[in-house]
Amino acid sequence: MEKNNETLHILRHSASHIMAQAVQSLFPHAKLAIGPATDSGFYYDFDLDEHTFTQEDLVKIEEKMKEILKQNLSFEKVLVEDVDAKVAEFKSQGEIYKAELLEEHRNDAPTLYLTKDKDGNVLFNDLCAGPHVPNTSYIKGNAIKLLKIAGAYWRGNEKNKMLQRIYATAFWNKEDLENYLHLLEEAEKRDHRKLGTQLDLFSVREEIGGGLVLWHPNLATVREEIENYWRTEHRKRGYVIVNTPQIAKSKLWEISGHIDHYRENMFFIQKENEDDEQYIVKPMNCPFHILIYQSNRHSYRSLPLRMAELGTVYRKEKSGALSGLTRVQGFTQDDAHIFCTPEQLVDEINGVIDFVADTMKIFNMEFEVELSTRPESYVGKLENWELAEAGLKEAMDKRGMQYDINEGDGAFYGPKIDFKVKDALGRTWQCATIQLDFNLPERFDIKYQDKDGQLKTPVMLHRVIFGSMERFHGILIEHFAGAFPTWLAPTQVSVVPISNEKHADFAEKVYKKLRENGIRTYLDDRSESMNYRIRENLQDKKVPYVLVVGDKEQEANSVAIRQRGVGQIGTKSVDEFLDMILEEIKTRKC
RNA sequence: GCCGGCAUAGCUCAACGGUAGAGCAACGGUUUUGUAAACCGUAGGUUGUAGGUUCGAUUCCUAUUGCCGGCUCCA
Repeated sequence: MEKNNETLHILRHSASHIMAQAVQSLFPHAKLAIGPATDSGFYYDFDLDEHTFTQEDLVKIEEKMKEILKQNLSFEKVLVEDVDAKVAEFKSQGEIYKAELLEEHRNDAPTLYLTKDKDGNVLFNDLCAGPHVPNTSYIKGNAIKLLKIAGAYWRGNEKNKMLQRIYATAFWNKEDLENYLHLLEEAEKRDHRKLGTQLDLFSVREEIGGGLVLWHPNLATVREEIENYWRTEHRKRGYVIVNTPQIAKSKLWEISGHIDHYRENMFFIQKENEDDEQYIVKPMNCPFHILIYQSNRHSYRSLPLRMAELGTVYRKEKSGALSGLTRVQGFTQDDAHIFCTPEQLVDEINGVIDFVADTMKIFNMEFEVELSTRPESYVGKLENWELAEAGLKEAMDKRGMQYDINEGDGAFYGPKIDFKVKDALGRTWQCATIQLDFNLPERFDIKYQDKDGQLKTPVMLHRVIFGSMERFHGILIEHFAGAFPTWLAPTQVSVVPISNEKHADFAEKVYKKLRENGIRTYLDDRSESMNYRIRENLQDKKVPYVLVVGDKEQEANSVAIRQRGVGQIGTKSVDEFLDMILEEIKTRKC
């Protein structure tokens, strides 16, 4: 068997059997659920009534695994010939999860994998489709690692029992494992929550509530630049920009259907008196945009209408779901709704895909694309769905875009394209999305007058580029490991006079000149050593440039430039440096 | 919401039944520096919150809030 990346998941799956065997030998009452390989390792779910796994258990289990591996066991596949008998056997052993799985797969020629020793004794068996490595010599004791314990519902359904999951990983050799563990460490250092504190970017306070973010000046600066980019690009691409309220009467959300379909995610405003009107904090911007559309008559000539807003919405989340900037309860969507005729749809979708691709390119970000199609229960006409799905596919195919299709995974009101960006820890987050909506135009009964004079219902498209400003900034922080490119950096230049006494005036002059030209500059004339100030600005604050000025610079009206992550890059006149950095900012160099 | 873990100074962590300690940051002073951490000093905490056990609780127990790892959900 070849040892390559394609077969790595086979190794991991086999390792999960060894882990299950180790757990059952240490905890004989452990019932087995499922134990698949994942992208980065494997896990196994167990049901132990009387015991919860501890960190120490993980060490013991790992040791046990190594012991088992030393026995040089082989994996052997056997067909389950008498399913009923085997189900009964599983049940008698208390293996209720395996019994359930086997019954379900009774017509799929179910197989068992036996783990055997040299003499042919079966030490462990597991219901499993395979495949596996031939024997345990492929699994190296020093290339496996148990990572963490987590709760997981049986079959991922919260109505089912909570099982205990052990996450682990395995590689072909020790070096690969060590590289991976190192990668995890590096990823942890990039964690936007860690950098958020370190670089004074944002905070979330218990007094305010979970998932409600305070943007500190540093991150607010980054956001300002992002928003400037966003507005300029929208104007260029023919959008109009609007603003809408934070709250609305419940009546609006009845018409939109949110009260029926989105209730558990909405914040209701407490009424003082029984007779007071019920107001609700907006979880989405679309109803407002539709009302703006409705405030005028529209004809086919005035479409498409592209309406954008940086709209702040609030969505109630389950308490365990919040995390940093990526999962919050209050967030600003860079939202837009495009109202168009069916004929315009493909062009409009194309325009949005262009927008997303161009934007991600600016940040050097990789993304994956998924198309979700019509679910079983849906609203709208079948022909419209087919037109829309074909339009989405056509638009992506034309540009040779790779995408996965999630059949039947669209919303009840329309198909969608999701763009997913990976964070430092390899988790993917949805940022941009394009979503067709056959529901709201009907509910609000919006129309346009077509060439033939008839009033027709326009096609409506929801779309975001960044998704939410909060999440996107979280991803940005990790993407750049906190070292923002110059155009985004909260502080772009620090000026460090060698002697605060001798060079104070000149340093001040350089500082003012840069500031007057719109460069975010900090004059670091603290009574600290020059080395300390250089180090702190470049390494701790991650300022892109430090300008050191002393006698020589003062005399020549120049600055000695040190670039973050690079080192000294020479001396330039103040004007030359200014031109250089202005160009770098203008081109948004990453 | 569920399972498990955690909560000590602005930050990172220590002490774990007997009057809470360090480094960094802050503040004061000395130093005025030629390219990624100068020196000395000062101050800073009802140990997340509320109960309980105890002669005594940061330490043990209960509840609660928040955070972390997941499940579920999702921008």
